[in-house]
Amino acid sequence: MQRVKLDKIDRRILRDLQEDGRMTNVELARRAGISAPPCLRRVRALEETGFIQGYHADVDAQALGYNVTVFAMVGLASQAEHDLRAFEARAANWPEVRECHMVAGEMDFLLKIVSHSWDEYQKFLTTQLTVAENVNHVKSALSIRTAKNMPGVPIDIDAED
Amino acid sequence: MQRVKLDKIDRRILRDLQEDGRMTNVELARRAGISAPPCLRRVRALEETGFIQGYHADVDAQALGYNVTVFAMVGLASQAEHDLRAFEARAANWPEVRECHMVAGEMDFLLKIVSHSWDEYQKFLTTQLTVAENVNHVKSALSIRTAKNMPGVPIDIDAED
DNA sequence: AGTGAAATTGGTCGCCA
DNA sequence: TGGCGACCAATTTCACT
Repeated sequence: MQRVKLDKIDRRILRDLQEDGRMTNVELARRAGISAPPCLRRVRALEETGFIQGYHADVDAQALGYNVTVFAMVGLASQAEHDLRAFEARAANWPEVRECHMVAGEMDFLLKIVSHSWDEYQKFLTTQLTVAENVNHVKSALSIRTAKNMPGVPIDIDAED
Repeated sequence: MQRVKLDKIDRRILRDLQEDGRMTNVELARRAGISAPPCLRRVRALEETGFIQGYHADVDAQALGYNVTVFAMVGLASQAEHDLRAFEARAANWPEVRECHMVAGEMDFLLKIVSHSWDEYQKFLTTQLTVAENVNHVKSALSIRTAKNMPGVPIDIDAED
């Protein structure tokens, strides 16, 4: 990743685009206090240096029938690097697994999984996850309701970094 | 939420916009196999009915100095609805808490928290989270590395629903 | 609800300060 | 770097089907 420092204008652009990814460049420029062309150049630079990794529509999961979100805490039998990578590769290929984090502590991986129903999740659990190679134990935490779900990170315009 | 059924074109639009939120309407229309105006009408309808809840730039957290992601599993002393809501309201006001899920099982809430460093997280933990009213115990799971992080849900173009 | 053309707006480039 | 003007592409509205 680039070690280039961002100025206040860059941070403002990042913050605004994180909040509204479809904001027009002219509006973005207006808020940043500069004109459109340099603003667009900054956005392109932020994209090319990887500060902005992409843009995504935030789709309502429930409206699409994904009523169930489960956090699965997975323990593996072997924590050798090769085996960890193998599990990560498997997780990457399961479409219902949206996030896969390797964590420190009692478990090895924390997965965020979406499903249409508890039954469908159980089926995934029993036919895919628990029977996968090297998987030792799985503890499922069903999300009853999501009180907060903010994408991205807090961006402070006035920062030293 | 609207109980309106989506056709294949709508699902295709949702899928494409979830993958690339800045795709132009003409490109979107081209992929969906219709012309631009009706495509735009569909997008607006999807936005107004809440299927699309917004658009966000995917900002690289590490590049912005957020090197630490922690999942905090929180147990409360009282699970009365009023007390649950009070905790959710508190979580909503902590900017470093990006997600707050009420879960079934041994713990009550699962929080996804971003921080610049482990020290900063510890400070948040000891001065904000553990001392908050009704909080009984907190177990922190530090994310060592993120193997997968896909926003949204899998969208199958050919579905009955 | 989709099409095609028209008008308005925004994105993008070259050049200059 | 940022700003200005020009051109091109995209968005958006309208009349028609």
